[in-house]
Amino acid sequence: MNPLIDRLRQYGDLSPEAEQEVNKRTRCFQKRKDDFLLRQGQVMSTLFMLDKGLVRAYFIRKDKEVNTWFGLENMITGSILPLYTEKPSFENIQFLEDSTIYSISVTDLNELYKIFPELNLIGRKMAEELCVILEERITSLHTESAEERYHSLITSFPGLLQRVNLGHIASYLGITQETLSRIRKR
Amino acid sequence: MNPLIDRLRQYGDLSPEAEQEVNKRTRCFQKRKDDFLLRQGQVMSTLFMLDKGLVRAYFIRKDKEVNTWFGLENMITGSILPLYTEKPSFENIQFLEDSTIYSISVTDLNELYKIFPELNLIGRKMAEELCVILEERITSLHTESAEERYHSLITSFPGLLQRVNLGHIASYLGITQETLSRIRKR
DNA sequence: AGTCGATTTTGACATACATCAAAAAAATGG
DNA sequence: CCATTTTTTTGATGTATGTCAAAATCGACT
Repeated sequence: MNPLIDRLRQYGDLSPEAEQEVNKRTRCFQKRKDDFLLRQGQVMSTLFMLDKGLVRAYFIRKDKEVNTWFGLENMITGSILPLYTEKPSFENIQFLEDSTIYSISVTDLNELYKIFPELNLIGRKMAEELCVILEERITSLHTESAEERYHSLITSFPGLLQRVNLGHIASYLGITQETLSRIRKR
Repeated sequence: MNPLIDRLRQYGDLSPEAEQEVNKRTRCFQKRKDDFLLRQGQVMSTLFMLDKGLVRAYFIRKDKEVNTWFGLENMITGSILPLYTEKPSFENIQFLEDSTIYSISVTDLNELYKIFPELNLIGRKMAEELCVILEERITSLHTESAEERYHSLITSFPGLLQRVNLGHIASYLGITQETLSRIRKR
C-alpha cells in the first residue's frame, strides 16, 4: 500500500503507531519526463522512494551539466545536503522518464524522528548504507580510468544504458561524450 | 575524562546509564608512528576518536599506496566497510605520528545500539555527517582539476601540509608526486 | 516513407597528467 | 658536522582524455 514504508521496513522494525504516522505524511506524486522534483538552491526537500521511473541529480559547472547520480525503481533517495543539513541543495533533481514517487518532507521526517525515536535506527541504517555507496564511488573516481569506471557503472546499474543517452552517462563518469563513444567502440 | 563520549555528545544526548556503559567499553591506546590500527582484510574494527596525533587510511592498488583519508585531532572515524557492514576492510589504517586514541569495537558498539536505542540518534547523525563529507569529496574528484583539488585540500585541512610528506598528499589527490610538485611551483 | 531534430560517432589537434630517470634539497643519525 | 637516507624537484617524453567541427545515425512526427 505504501511502498516507502515497505522500503523503510527493510532497515528495521516499525511500530504500528509509527507506521500510521509515516503513512499519514507520505505523499504520492506522478511526475512527467523532464519535470523537476528539486532545484538548485532549495532547502526544502524530501526523502523519496521511486516506485516507477527514472530520475537523475545534476548541477551546473562551467555552463555544463554534471550528473551526480541516477535513481532507479525501488531506490530510496534524496539530496544529501538539504536532507542532512539545513543547507540548500547544490543539485537539481529531474525525472528522465514518467515516474511515480512516494515522498516525505524533511520537516515531517525530522518531526517523526522526534515523536518516534525508534525511527532513528532506520535512519541510521539508511545513512550508513549510503556511506558505503558513496565510498565506492569515491574509490572509483579516485583510482579508476575512464574505461574502468564505465565498466563499473554498467555492472552496478545494469539496464541504465538502455534508458538514458550517452551524454548523461559520460557526465556521470566525469568524461566527455566523445571519449565515452571511443571507449565503447573497443 | 572520556573524549570519545564528549565527541558523541556533540551529536545528541546521552543518558547517564548509556554514558557509563559506553565508558566501560571504551579503550585508550597509545600508538607509535607507523603502527597500524587495522589491516586490509580485517572485519574486526573500531570506531575511534583521535585525541592526539595523525592517522591515514590507504590501500594498495597496482603496487602503489592510495591514501583514502587522513584523521586529525578530535576527529571521530573508522573504516566504513567493517563499521557499517559485516565486510572486511579494504584499507589499512596507519598512524603517521605518535598518537592517542579512544576506541570502541564494532561488536560493543552494536551491542550498545541494542541496549540503548537512544544511541541510534547519535549514530544516525554521525553517519549523516559522514555522507556530507563523502559527497564533497566525490564532487571534488568528479569535477575538479588536480590543481583545484589541491587547493580544496589545503583549505579543508589546514596544517596537514606541514605534517605529512607530499607523496601522501599526492596519493590522496589521485595524482603523482611529480605533478603535485609542479602544481606547487606555481 | 520523408523530414527535422537529437544523439552518436569520427577526425584533427590540444592539454593535463603520467612515467622514468636523475639531480637537488632536506631530514636523520652517528 | 659529515654521511646517509628520504623527500622534493626537474627534465624529457608518452598517453589518456579534452576540444572543436563535421559527418553519420537514430528517432519522432506528419
